[in-house]
Amino acid sequence: MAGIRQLAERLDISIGTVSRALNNKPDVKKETRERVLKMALEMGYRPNQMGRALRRGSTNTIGFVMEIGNPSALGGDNFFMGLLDSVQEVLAKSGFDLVLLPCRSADDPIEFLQRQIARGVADALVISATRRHDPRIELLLKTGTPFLALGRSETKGDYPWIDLDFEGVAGQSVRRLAAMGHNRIAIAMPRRSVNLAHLFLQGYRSAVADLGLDPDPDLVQRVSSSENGGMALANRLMSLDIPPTAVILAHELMASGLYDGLQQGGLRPGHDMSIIGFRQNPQLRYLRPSLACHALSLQALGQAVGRRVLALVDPPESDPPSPLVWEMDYIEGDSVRPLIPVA
Amino acid sequence: MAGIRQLAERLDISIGTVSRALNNKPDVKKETRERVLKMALEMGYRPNQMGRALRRGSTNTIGFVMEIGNPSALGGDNFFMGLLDSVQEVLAKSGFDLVLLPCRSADDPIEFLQRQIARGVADALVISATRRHDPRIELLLKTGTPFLALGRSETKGDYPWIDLDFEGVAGQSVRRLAAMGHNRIAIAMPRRSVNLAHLFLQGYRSAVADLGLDPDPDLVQRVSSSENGGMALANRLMSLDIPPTAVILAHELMASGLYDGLQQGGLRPGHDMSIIGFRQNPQLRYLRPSLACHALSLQALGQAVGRRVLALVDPPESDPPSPLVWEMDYIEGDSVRPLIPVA
DNA sequence: CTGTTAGCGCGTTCAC
DNA sequence: GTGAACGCGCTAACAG
Repeated sequence: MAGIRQLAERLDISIGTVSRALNNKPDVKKETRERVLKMALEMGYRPNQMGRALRRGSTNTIGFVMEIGNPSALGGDNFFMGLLDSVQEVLAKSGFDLVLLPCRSADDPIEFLQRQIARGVADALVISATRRHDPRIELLLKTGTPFLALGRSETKGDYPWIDLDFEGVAGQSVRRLAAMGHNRIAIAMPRRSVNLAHLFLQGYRSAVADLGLDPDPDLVQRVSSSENGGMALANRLMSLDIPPTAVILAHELMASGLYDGLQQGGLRPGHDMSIIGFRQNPQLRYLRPSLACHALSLQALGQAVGRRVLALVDPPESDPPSPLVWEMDYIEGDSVRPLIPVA
Repeated sequence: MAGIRQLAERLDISIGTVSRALNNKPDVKKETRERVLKMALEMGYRPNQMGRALRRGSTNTIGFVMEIGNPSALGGDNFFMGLLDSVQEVLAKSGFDLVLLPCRSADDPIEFLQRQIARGVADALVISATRRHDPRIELLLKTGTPFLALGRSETKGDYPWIDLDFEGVAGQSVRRLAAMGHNRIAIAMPRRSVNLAHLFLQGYRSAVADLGLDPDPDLVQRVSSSENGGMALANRLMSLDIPPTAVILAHELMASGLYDGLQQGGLRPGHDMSIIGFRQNPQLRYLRPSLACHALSLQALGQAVGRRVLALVDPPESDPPSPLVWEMDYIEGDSVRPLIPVA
């Protein structure tokens, strides 16, 4: 684990030349470069990234801010794990490293971000779980930190984002269920400050209004994105004067709790209540009846995230960081049935 | 987002004095210190960690190396998420930050570690998923990088580790099932290079031998730690000439796949085959019949991890980094039944 | 082509 | 009690 100085001393040339040789600068004799590279390998030279970063002002690292300790993470949501794999793959190809910056839900996200920015640990950040109004975005814009938002926000400004098509999924789900005769369609999502909940609700409301379905506000339920939340949802829906005949979930992890809750209340998922989940999740593969949901290639999405965040720091190679709504494909499942069976 | 220089200029004192005031050095007039601290707050001063790290040789950061892209992570294992929450809590109290260093299973772990060490991103590392023979440990020992291994290894050397009691869990599970009349007890775990599999098997073999149970090698199955692995396991066990009447899992995520696989084969989990899972996992809370398993406080374990890794970099406050085997408590479940029902 | 020099931002030592 | 100067490891600008 030698430094550039030892390398130079050992080769008896100046450290400047060594630096240029290692960094593929043009003005170095081929023979010298080879000598340096050979010796570097031999001595196990690793450039000290602190010194390099201090000098160059960049770290070749992307930071991914991740909330931990929230119900869906603890419940085993594999969304980020699947995503990060291909994000990292893309970054690695450009010589960038990925670090995850775990932010406890108990911590102040602003204080946390400020620390990370100051730390200079990353050239650009990816933030997720955007809020409808998100102070983090204001901070990042103000400090000029390059970032990509994984999720939209109503916070104004010129910044790139990628988000799933929550509105589309909610709207299409309503239409699909309505076409099968459902009139009282419920919807379940997390608390309103999370922007995805807002978008999901918009898509739902808009479709419900268009189709003239029952707009009963009791059909809109706020529960946590977890198995527990699904259980709570089951109980709330069953306790309504007129329970809905279908429900759309903003997070698929609610499904297993919902199934069990319904069954404990004597209702059969799919038969007595149609259910459409959000994302197709391998973890729910064996759920019966199979959950209707929406497919999404985490790999493709991860690559898009990687490319866009690279565009923020690398020469923006004609890849304009424009907003991107990620479409999802409906996957049929036995959890959805027509309201009146057509024999 | 000002640096120390701007602070000094604004206060019209030297950089050195500002630095001393901020770092609580003795040789500074109380009044001056207060002025500095006040201004620092006002200007939103954040020390540049690159410069600081370069100068001090330490970063006040702990790196947690995490494998991503493996089946259990993608399957939604929440083990690390739950753990990290309290690790970070402990670190934060000592002013340390936590960064996660995701290592793709496709990447070379050694090359990856070398990069991270050189990067100087962390004062100490936590590595997990230790192998029976683990070259990473050799590298870390050789380079003198402080680290904590989350998991034992047979790789020799003087280093601290914390590990779950795989041997104990496997052995106790065998004894428990044997006491209920089971004689052919199967065991399922990941590939042998992962050390936990080795330990698990040792505990199993030792108990099987002690009790004079059927030592049929077909009862030892290697499958991935995922729902899929559980499904594969079900098929393999059912295809044996004499299927076992009980099975012990090295990873609880196998359980749901196993349940479904058995049911598809006409067997009832619990009735026709007793099942003991590994860790109590909230994600499996609603599994029926309820899974017998072993409880573990992720919070307590996380705190232990945090304290021990801090002891590597902070003044070791009488907390000797001795090896630690983390005990787990058996939780009864309906997935375990006596072989011959006693009416 | 190569050596020399000047910082990047900070903490620290040594004068004053 | 404070300021000035030095150096952590590295890259970039300039001189030779």
